[in-house]
Amino acid sequence: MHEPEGELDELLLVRRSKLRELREKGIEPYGGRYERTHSALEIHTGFTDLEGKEVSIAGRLMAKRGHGKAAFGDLQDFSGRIQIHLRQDEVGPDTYQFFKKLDIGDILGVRGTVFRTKTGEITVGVKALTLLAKSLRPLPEKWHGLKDVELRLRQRYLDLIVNPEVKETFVLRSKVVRALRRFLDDRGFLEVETPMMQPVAGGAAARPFTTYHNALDLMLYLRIAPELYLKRLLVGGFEKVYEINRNFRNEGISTKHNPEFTMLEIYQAYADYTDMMVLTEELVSTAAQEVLGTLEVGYGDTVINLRPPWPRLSFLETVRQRTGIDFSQLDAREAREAAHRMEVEVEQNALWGEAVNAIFEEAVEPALVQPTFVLDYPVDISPLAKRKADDPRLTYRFELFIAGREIANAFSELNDPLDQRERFLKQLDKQQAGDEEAHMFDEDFVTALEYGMPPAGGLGIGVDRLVMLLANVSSIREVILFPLHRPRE
RNA sequence: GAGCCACUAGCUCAGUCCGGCAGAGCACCUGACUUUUAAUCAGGGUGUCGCAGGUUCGAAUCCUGCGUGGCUCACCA
Repeated sequence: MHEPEGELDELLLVRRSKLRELREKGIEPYGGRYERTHSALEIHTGFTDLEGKEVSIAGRLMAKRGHGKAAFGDLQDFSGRIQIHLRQDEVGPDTYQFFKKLDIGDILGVRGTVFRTKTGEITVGVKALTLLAKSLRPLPEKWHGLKDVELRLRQRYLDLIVNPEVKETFVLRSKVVRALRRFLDDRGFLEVETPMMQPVAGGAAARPFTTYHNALDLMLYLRIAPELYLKRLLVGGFEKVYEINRNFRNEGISTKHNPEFTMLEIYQAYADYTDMMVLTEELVSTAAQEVLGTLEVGYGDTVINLRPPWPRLSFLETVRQRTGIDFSQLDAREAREAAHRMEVEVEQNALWGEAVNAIFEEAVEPALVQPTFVLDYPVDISPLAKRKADDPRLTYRFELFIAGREIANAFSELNDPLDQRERFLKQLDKQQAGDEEAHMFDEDFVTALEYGMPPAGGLGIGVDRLVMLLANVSSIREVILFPLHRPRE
C-alpha cells in the first residue's frame, strides 16, 4: 500500500475497513463484466413498455435514503439517473444489510423490476445487487457539486461525475467534431494525418515547443500548424483534404488560449477564398443545426444568428469606418503614427500591414458580434496567402469573426514559389530583429511549390472556439477535457 | 509580465473590517423509521484556517515574503 493507513483521514479509513469486511465475508469489491439490458435513460423513456419487466442496470450510487426495512438509492450511468428501491422482505436481510453498508460513490450492478412509486418516480425494484467497484473516497457535495475551478481541472473525473452540465458540454463537443467530419466526408474531402513533430515549425506565427529524437540526433518542433504539409499534399495530387488535430503553441494560457488546441484545416485545389467563405458558412451552420437544432445561438447576453450568408466586409474598409482613417492612402510610417495617435501600441519598425492590423484588432474585432467575414488582409501579416491582383499590399485572405472572436482564417493559397521565397526571407528579417514568432523558412516547402501547386483555397477553423460558441461557455478550459495546468508539488 | 481577488473540515461556505475557546450545511459515524427523492428524527466535529516569517499576553483575523488558482489587462493566431 502506497500510504500508511495511520495517516489517512477518518472518512477514508472507514471506507477501507468496509472494504476489508466485504473481503472477509467473501464478497469481491471489484467485480468484472456485468451484463446490462438498459441504461437509466432507456428505462425512463421506455417505461410504458418496461413496467413490470425485469432489467439489469449498472452505475454509480449517487444518493441513499434509508427507511428502516426499505431504502431508496439513485444510480447514475452515462445516460442519467434512475432510482432504485429495496425492501428487506423482498431481498432478504443479508442483501439489505449489504446495501446499507454501501457508500455513495460505489459502482453497482442492479437487477430488478421496473415500477412507478406512488409519488410517480420511475424506479427499479431491486432483486439482486452486485458491487462492481468500491469507492474509497467521498464525492463532492451533492447539492452544490464541485465548484473550485482548480479542483475541477485537476480532478476532471469528479467534475464529470457531479456536474452534469460539464458532461453535456463534452458530449456536445464530440457531436460538433462528428458533424464537421461528416460534412467534409460527404463532400469528398479526405481526412489525412500529417506530422506533429516537424523539423521546421511552419504555417503560423507562434513560438513552438521543442523536443528531441535520440536515434536521429535531431531537434524537432511540435507543430504549430499542419498547413505546409497539407499543401505538400496538394502538390502531390490530393485535391480535397482536411485534418482535425492538435496544434501546440508555446504561449500564454488564458480563457481563450491553451498550449495545445484543436484545429481543423481544409484545402481544396482549384478553389479560392470565396469558395472557402461558402464552405465556412455551410460547415458552421450545418454543425450548429445538427448539434443544436437551431441557427440562433445564445451566447452570453446576445443571440448569434448563424443563418448564411454572412456579411463580407473589406479589412481596410472596416478600419476606415471605425476610425475615419483610410490606411490605403498611408505609408508604413504614417500608419504607425496613426496608431500612435490612437494609443495603439505598435513596434517601432512595424510594417504598414502590422500597424493597420494592430488598429483593426483594437477597434474593429470586438465589435464583430454577428458572423462577419473580413476580407483582404495585408500581405505583411499574411506570408502564406496569395497577393491580390489589383493591390499588391493585400492578399486574398479572410477571417471569420463571431462574438468578437476569430473563428476561422482562410486564403487563396500562395502558389508562386518565388513570391513564397521572398515572403520567407522577410520573415527571416523579422526573426533576426528578435521576433521569436516569425515564420520559419521552410526550404523543402518552397521546393515543393517549385514543382507546381495547383491554385487552392485553404481554411482553418479553431475547433475549441467553435465549440465554445455552440456550448455557450466563455473559457476554453470548459471545452478541453484536460487543459494544461501546473502539476501539484 | 502587471493589477485586483481568493485559499478555513472530504465538498459548499460563514467567521477576517474591529485580534480573545475553530463554525454551519452536505458527506461521514451511531440509533429510529417499509414509497422516499436536497427523505426525516435523535446524538456525534472529523481541521497543518495555502506555506514561511514578523507584530502581540494572545493571530484564521494585522504586517512581510512566497505558493497555487481565478478575473482583467499586456503578449499572442
